[in-house]
Amino acid sequence: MATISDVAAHAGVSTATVSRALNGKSTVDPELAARVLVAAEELGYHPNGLARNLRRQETAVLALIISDVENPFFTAIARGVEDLAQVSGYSVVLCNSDENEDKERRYIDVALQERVAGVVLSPTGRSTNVDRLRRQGTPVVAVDRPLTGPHGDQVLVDTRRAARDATRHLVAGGYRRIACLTGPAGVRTADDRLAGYLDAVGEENALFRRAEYRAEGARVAATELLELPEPPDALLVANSTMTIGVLETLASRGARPGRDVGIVSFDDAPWTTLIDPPLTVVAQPAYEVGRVAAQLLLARITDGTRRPTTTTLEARLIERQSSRR
Amino acid sequence: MATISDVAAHAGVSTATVSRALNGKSTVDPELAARVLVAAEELGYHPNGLARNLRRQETAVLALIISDVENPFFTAIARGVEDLAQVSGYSVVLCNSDENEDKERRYIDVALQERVAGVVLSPTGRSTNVDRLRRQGTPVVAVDRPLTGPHGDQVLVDTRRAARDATRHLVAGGYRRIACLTGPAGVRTADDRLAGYLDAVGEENALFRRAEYRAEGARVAATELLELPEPPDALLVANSTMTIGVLETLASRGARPGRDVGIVSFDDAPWTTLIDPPLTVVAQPAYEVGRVAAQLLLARITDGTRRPTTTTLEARLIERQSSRR
DNA sequence: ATGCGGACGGTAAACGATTACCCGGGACGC
DNA sequence: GCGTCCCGGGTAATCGTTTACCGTCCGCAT
Repeated sequence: MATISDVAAHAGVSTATVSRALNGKSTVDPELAARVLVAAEELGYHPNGLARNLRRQETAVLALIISDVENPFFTAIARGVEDLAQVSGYSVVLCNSDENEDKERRYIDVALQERVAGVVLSPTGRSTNVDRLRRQGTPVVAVDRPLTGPHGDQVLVDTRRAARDATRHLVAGGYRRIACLTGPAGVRTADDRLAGYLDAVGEENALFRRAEYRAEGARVAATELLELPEPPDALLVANSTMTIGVLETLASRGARPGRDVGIVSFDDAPWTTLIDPPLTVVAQPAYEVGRVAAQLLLARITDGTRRPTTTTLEARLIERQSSRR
Repeated sequence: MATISDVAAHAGVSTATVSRALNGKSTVDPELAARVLVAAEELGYHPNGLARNLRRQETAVLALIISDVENPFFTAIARGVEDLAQVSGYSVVLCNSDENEDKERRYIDVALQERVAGVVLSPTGRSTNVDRLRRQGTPVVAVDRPLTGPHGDQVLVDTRRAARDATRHLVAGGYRRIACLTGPAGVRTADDRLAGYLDAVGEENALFRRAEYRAEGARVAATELLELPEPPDALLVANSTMTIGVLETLASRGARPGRDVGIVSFDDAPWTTLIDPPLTVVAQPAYEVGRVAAQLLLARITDGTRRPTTTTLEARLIERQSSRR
């Protein structure tokens, strides 16, 4: 593995000159620079990023820690972060915490140890601890879910309001007994969506179940609800992965979405228009969340003194047929 | 940002002892070790991974470069790689090359510069160049698509055979004019699936279109096919993202999958059972591909002299209703 | 009492880059 | 002709670890 001194020796100059020639920092005699370039080329020299970053005390890498790689919502965020980071010369490495606090902690450690320039994070849990990052001065932006504790930049979606509007939409559609299927307690988006639902139906009419943000959990919860003596005639489902479980359950019981059980689901997954009837959804601006988060992060990297901001983006209800009889 | 010498000073020992105590390499007086531990704790010390890796000449990080984060096939691979890597103490960072050779090259550079321990890669293009990695001795495992050029470990799926079987299944189902919708020329999986299709129908009956592995491209291509004077009565579609475009096109023209146009799609995406009729698919063992790739990579990291292997996994045709009239 | 071996822990040399500092020489002004 | 300035480029310090090497001390055997 060729090092800078190999190149220096090969070109007959000092390592300092090689570094200068390759980074174009200070002016170097064109003839020398050319020699360096061919020497580097010939040896297949690639600067050692570890050594470089150690010396420079900085890296051009952002870490993006998301809670589920298989959820289109998060991959859309990833794309947003990445697109914006690219143009500023940053690379993004994606870490999948899988809604698991252990994995999340491990990845925060990796980010810390590798001294990444900044972290975008969708906190999985109640107790996500970014103090270690903060203390080291690594900028952090939370997406989708807020961080507990003081401040820091955040990019959220007004999901409570979206849930309320979606529920009211079901009410307006003539559904009388609306239930809510949401994520685990303590996960902010799950709680907010439930709260929005409660805003709309009132505590006294509340009928809801919690489950993991997964198809499997949703299947169980949906079955439970539908086997109640007075089963719901409509469902507000808190994410598209869960909706898959719900729709499967409905199908297996011969219940038709819309006609028999009204459905509104969070997240406008690509397949939602393909099913029959097409799904009414709450579309979240995931890509935009990613872009804004990256913007904030880069801004904070260059100016650590900015005061923390919270950006809240609006979700949009897309009415299709699953919320109509 | 506390360093090892801060800890050493604080604990009243040398840096060597701190290092030894923290890594548990050599035996250290328990009393000293305890002092070190509390000192580290008090100062919030996190070892600088850059410096450590620079010195150790190794990192416990694998890079996974995939061609599309939004494609469930690749995210399933990611999960497989990650699950296996975790248990061996490796972290995985995911890079999204987005079917774009420039981005891919950039991420290969990052992997090279950061001196990751190994790379799992689904080559986007004809001209993906991993020589630079090879030359530096970084192990590489190709997944899904082979690398051109000599050897290296590979984990592939027997996708040609799967395409042939799927096409024959359509023939057996009574479809007479079967078309194939595949990816860009030069992308091996696209070419293989086309070849498998041709194996089954024969060159003389060939009817196919190529498009990007995206919904949009598939829409255009599907429209083209359906507007032919003698339109196909069945379609073999080379990936699930394209299938979304195809199904949308069908719906907009009022054609029913199965009855009017038989469909078999590659990739068993979670939503394929939800649509009406449920989709007949070629299920690829994506998670398994990821696991095997990680295994191979780790094996090669510990023993660089193993001879390169190619593992070919079988895909499985899941017959549902979209391939029946 | 002396010698020897082993265990522990400190000193300092790496790892591979960047960069502060310094030195030599040419240009220019007086 | 001499002093000054500037510019290009080399020397060596530095980033924060790990680890080879060595010295010290203690215990035990002769």
